[in-house]
Amino acid sequence: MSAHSIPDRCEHCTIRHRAICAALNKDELTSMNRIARQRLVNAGQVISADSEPGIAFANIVSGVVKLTKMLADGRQQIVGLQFPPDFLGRTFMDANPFTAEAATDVELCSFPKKEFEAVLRRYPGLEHRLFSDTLNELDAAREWMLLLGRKTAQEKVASFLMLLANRASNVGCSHSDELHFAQFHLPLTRADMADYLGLTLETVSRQMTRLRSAGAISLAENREVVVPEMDRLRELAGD
Amino acid sequence: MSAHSIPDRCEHCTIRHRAICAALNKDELTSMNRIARQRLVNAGQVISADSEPGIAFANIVSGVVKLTKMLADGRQQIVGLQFPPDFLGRTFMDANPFTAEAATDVELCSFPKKEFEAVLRRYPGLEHRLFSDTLNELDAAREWMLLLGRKTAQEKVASFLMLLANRASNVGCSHSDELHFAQFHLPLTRADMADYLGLTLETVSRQMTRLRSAGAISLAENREVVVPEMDRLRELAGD
DNA sequence: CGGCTTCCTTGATATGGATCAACCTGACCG
DNA sequence: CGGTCAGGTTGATCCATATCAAGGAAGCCG
Repeated sequence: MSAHSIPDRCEHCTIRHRAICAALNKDELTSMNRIARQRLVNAGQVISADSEPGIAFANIVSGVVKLTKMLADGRQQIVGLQFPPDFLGRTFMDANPFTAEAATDVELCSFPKKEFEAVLRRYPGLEHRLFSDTLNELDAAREWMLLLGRKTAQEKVASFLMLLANRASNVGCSHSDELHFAQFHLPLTRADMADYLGLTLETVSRQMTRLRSAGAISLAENREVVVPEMDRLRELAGD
Repeated sequence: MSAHSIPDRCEHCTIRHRAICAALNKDELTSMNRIARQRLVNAGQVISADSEPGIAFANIVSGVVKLTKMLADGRQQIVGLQFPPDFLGRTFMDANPFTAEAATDVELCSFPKKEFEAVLRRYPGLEHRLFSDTLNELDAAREWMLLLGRKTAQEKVASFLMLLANRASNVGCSHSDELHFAQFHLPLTRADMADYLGLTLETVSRQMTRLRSAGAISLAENREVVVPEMDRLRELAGD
């Protein structure tokens, strides 16, 4: 790598232009790269435990990470789902008030806590970017509060499918040529969907069946969803 | 006001040391003060409507502001409650994805959008402070997602009372000499509590009665709450 | 191959909270 | 002073979702 090109690892990175790295120039990217380390996490493994002082920050390169909270008696709620190119880690605090767990196999580009914080102090543009991302997460969390507090089971499941359908279109990893059509893979089990939607897994299953019967979706495999008419699903999602 | 003292308005401000202003030095405070304007908003009045381009940012000096979202058919959810010295307004975006409404009479110290953004660009410490506040709001939103998705009506109401009881102790506007005792005024109607907790007002009312019968709280007036044993209430709150 | 296990579906039943309805209280006002 | 209205409580009933229970399908492994 020459002094005037970007690091190899970054050059071929699939999320480079959408991750926080996009806020860095070549030199800054080079110093970020110096502290970066790839890491693979298998589905089901905990990335950072609730209230445990985290040791690292990370970009999600591939896979899905769920942020969960649990009550004393074991009731659980997913309070955030993170997809590539989202950033993991709470700046300015020792520990996250939730557990981060791999929902699928996950590929991370991680940064040791202390070193990352040093970089952050050096490049104000990076903090600005993190701030902006955090505001978007807050908006998403509030949208989800509306869903959890006021939507019916049917609307909750339809809303979740809309979320994934829109992601699929945006990312372009699926057909988006026809604006009203979508197709994607469900990255969560029925149990995880239930934990995200504040339902039981049986109710999620029943609503999936109901959406299929109504023709709003079709399921090739349990996890392969086709939405023939986005508008129809949007209507069922309640907003 | 001399060149070396802080502005009069700020000098006597009750929230100065806890609001975002605390991140400013005297000179910076002076330029913030130049663009500041006091504003009174009556209970029930809308401060900024959903998706309408906001015209101002503001510190809450007194009173309570509710952030609400509504579904097409009128179902409503409060997605955030803001108390003094919280800051109102979404930076880096034209409009908030929610309505901000005065839950009680509210006193604001407001700043015109353009001017505030100029100040923000000039003083990086201010943006850092807003970032930090936003992270705390995100944590609170996620805590509330757990409540909305997984807690029972009883636990929801008890949790809300805990929230206010803790605020009352921290602010010191009430007896905190005995750590297990609290007393405060409910700033919300039963209907607003219901919208915050994802319940109906009848259910809130019944749970309040139930908590009173159980001796977990006592009510002088409908809105005057005494918590004789914080631990008892905490237990009923479910975590 | 048989026997796990994980994920999912479907059925029967129970129940917490919603809904519908009546009424109480205090504040405000002509 | 009576009327109205906003806020709150309480009762009766209903229903959406939870809970309990059984079984199917696919993958894995001895």
